[in-house]
Amino acid sequence: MSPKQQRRRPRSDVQRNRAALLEAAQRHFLQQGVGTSLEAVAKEAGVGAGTLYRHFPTREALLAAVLQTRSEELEARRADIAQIDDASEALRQWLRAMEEYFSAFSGLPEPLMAAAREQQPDNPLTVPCENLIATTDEYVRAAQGAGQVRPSVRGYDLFLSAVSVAWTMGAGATDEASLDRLRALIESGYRQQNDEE
Amino acid sequence: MSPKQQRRRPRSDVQRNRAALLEAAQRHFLQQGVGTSLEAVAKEAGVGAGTLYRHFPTREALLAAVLQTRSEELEARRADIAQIDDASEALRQWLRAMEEYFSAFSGLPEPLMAAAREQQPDNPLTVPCENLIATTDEYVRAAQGAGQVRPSVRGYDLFLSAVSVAWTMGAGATDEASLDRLRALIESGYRQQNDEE
DNA sequence: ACTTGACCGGAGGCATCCTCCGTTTTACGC
DNA sequence: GCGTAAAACGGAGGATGCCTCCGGTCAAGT
Repeated sequence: MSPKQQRRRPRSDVQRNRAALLEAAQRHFLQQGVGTSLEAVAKEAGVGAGTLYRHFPTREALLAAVLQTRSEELEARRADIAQIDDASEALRQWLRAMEEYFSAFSGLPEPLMAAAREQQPDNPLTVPCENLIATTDEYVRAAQGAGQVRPSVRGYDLFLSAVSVAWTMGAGATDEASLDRLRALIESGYRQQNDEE
Repeated sequence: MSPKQQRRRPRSDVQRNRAALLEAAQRHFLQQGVGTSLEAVAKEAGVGAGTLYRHFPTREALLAAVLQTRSEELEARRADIAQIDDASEALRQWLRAMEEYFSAFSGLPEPLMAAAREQQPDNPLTVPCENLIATTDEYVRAAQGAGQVRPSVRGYDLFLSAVSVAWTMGAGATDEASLDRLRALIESGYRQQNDEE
């Protein structure tokens, strides 16, 4: 049984091409949104279409890889937020951080929602989504424990609302004042009122 | 100057083709969403691609024409809602009616938001959107007059929230319970609390 | 250096969009 | 009815993008 599998060292051009593809893809996603032409990405990276699809079989796979960098930034912000004493304020900031993350590229909310829905692990965006929902739920529970958030609220609900707001930003290019009012609407929706129990 | 313009009677095939296109388009929008293939629509209507594009120069134009029928249903519901005494309940039902209207076809929220943003009248969806926003604002003002909705809320804000919820329904296929919680979140966000002034 | 297998590139098949123009259809005057 | 011209039709075709496939290339190990 012991396969002994003397693996060859990975070739250097593989890593080089992968890095070039990721950089080009990020540029295009930023400028053109997630629907950008993958052939244009390949051309800008200086590789053929086949190479792109070998590295990233689907658009979602490429997107997930590009988002990996940003996920780390989000994780850093999460660490900062964990220092905050006020559970309600921590939740608030976490929601804003997620919103910004979701707004990184125009059209990003679509595939994220699709990934959150279909639980199948063949979608490379599913796992990140699950993690975000779980993290949100932690913040929600903490704030509920402090009596600052209604008991009926789920982490998933606020994840949904954050994706919705991000979609509104990207699709609508709504002015900042409207967004603030929309956020205020949601926030006063989930917060526990003083006279409630 | 008087051109006298003795206009010829419009040809009969024009109206026939237009009707066939609208029916085929509605079927396809219902089944495939607003992104459906326009060539398939033309084929199903039994006309060439050129005829489709002559009648409806853009996808939005076709969409607006198909939505016209549904707009009339919405108008009928608006008339019903106008009978309701409780301003808050009227607003509530109006928001639900808009949500259902926005959920008619999968992917409909996107072009609606685009139309609401760009004020240019070359987009055939702009006028319907403006009307919906204005109507929503009337309901909001009425409910504010009765002290049931916070003064800071604008009709546009609740229009946005309705589009967002519709997008969530369409894109996410979220379960009904989550949607109810999301709606409750928004509703408790815009409602005037008893202890507020 | 040379072997070998992993890797590369881009041509090509397919789908869709949208336009252009030769052909057909229709309304109207006789 | 019938001729005529304006209006409308239709589908070929150029452009773009997706994704696959396979002959050629390149680097890791000997």
